[in-house]
Amino acid sequence: MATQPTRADARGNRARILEVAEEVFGRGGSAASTEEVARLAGVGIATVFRHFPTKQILVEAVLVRHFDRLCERARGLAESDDPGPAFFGFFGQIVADAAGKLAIIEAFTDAGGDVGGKAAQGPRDLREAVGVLLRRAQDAGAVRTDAGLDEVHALLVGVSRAVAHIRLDERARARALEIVFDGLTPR
Amino acid sequence: MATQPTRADARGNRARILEVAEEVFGRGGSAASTEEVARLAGVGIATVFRHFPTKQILVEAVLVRHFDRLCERARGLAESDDPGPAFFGFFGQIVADAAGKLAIIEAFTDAGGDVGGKAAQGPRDLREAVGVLLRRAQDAGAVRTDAGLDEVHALLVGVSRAVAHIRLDERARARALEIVFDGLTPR
Amino acid sequence: MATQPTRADARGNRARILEVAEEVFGRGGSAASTEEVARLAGVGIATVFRHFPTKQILVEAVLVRHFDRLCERARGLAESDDPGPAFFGFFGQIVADAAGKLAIIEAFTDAGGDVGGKAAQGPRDLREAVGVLLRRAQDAGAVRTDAGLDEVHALLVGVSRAVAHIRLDERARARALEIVFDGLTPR
Amino acid sequence: MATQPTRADARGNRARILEVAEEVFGRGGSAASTEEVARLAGVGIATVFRHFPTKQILVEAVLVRHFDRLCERARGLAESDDPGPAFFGFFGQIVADAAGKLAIIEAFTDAGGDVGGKAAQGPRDLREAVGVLLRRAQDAGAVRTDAGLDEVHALLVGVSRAVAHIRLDERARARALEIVFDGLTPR
DNA sequence: CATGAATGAGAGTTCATTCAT
DNA sequence: TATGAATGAACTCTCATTCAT
Repeated sequence: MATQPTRADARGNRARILEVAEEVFGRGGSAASTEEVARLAGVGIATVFRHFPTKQILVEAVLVRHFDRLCERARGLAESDDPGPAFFGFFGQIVADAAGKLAIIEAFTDAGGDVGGKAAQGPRDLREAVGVLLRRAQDAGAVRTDAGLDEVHALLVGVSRAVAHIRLDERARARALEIVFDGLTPR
Repeated sequence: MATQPTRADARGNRARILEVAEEVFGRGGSAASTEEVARLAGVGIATVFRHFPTKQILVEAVLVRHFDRLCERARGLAESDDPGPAFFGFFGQIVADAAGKLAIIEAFTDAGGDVGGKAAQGPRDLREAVGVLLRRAQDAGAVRTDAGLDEVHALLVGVSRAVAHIRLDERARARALEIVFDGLTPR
Repeated sequence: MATQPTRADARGNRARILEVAEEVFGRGGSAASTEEVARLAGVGIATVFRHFPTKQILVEAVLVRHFDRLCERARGLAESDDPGPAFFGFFGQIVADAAGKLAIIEAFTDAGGDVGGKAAQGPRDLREAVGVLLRRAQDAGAVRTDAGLDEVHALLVGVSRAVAHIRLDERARARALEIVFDGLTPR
Repeated sequence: MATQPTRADARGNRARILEVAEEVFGRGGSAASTEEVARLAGVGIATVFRHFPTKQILVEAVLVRHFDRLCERARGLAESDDPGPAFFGFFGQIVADAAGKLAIIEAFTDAGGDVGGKAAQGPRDLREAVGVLLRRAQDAGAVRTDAGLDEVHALLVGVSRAVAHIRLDERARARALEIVFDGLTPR
């Protein structure tokens, strides 16, 4: 029952569609047309709808996949011996990712408002995972203790969004991060 | 034929349309329909198109107006005797505004990517105005000198966006700002 | 397109669409496409949807109109001095009408199951109107008293449907009616 | 891969498909999807199309089977010693059947208009068989002699349709039949 | 011989935009 | 000048039918 054990390349198509969808929706937002996804994926429109019976489901699937990857990474870092760098590193990585890909993906995500169902779980899981990293970093004295998860999460999303939408060169992005990181560091 | 002929004549249709459009696009994003703008403004759809021949032009006009207001405020503060508070206050105000209204406005704005033409001037002007405030605050020793306009602008947009999209209570928003402000303050 | 002066004949368009729709749905059932209605009416598809925001609403409107006409006729006959002929005449007229036009119209109607909203009122009103004619005919001794409204209504619909779907020549139709009428007459 | 391989092998796919199709089309009309037939039959969609290369062919096959059964019954009764009850009994049985199953089957059937090919033969055969029953009943004095096959057939179809579409309780259905039967009986 | 993934043609519906009043 | 009816293009989604496995 996993995904589609049926045909060999059916899974291939599914994967390709997801990948293309991430790119298309990343660029044009959820307003981008399913038809464009189909075209770029090199399949008929009906094939997209066979794998993802609804546009919303497709969008959700993209989000779920994305957040699953992020969470996985976060959970890996949760056991690090060096909680400070683990936290800041993860923060930085997410922001770096956002630069190219996230775009609208997060436009939905954060609030989780529009997309219900499974997709809403993604942000929630991520939040939780970030919470663990944050707590450990605070316990280790690497992050100021008066910083709550709410605002850290907001900053994470905000900086990612900013970076995703504004063309920011490497150095500027690094300095933006540095500012936030400094703000998060105990004096 | 309009619903409120009184206000219609009083302020002029153009102004009314702009006002309503800001609200409508602020809520539903650029996806919101032009017809809804017309309806809420109490004018016929054709009247909207007479004043703004294209939806894009209408959106741009909304943005321009919005940025003009922001710039005006920024320029007012540029002559303040207290450059530090002026800068931080402006930053905070923009973010506070964003909470309720900006929403999509920024979704277009920031990069200026999608909207060409005049609208692109809005962000640019704002950027410039912020630049002035920043430089003066730096000169006064209230902001670290290695913070460039690029990253400050990015943070401004980013935090605004985060606040606009994430339901963040008062305290969390204040703390998020505090973190960023701390990061901007020289050690 | 061809014949679109505007304004005043918006009502004209609405009427034409309804008329064409009755014919199209009468032929092909509710499965017939809205696009065909538009084409035959000589208007763009969007015009149809402007007047009838949903296909269902369009279908309902057709039904409502049709039933309104029938009811009007029935009510006119309700005051007849000759209740027997009034009842049988109305029965016969409905069946005659059905021959050419009803077709699917009744396919929805009768049960009223599928079409909700206003349309459901149509059949109900008609049923009521027929009930009045029936009672008066029974009081006058022209119709057997053990015939309930349920079965009379069923026969009315049934014979109409039969006539609508089967190519039946004049004489055969007359004889089918005669059989039913004889069955309804007290011995 | 099928859901019930047992039954599948036992009866042969063709038979299973036909059976399921009768039920599915009986419920949802010809609008019901071929895929639903496949699903309920526990076979792949392609298997359905292997046996019945076209949806229309499948529908026709269902009709043919249905009419074959009816005709068989009619022919059995044709030799009855009691032509009156034989005729009326058959009439009643068909109507009773229609209540649950026919639905759309008749929507095509009757006129034979829509479905060409073999299916058209079904109604024709049935008509003929009914003709035999009718003539014998007339010869036996149980049915008025001025009732032609055309109108009897029409009434048969009509009453069946009415009963199939209108929710009619047992008693009302019985009385509707009684009325028609009375109408068919010589005075 | 069976399977189910892939497909294209259409259906309903929406929306920015134009045109006659 | 303001209006709103009309329009076609585009989008989401469905379904009968085909093809590779």
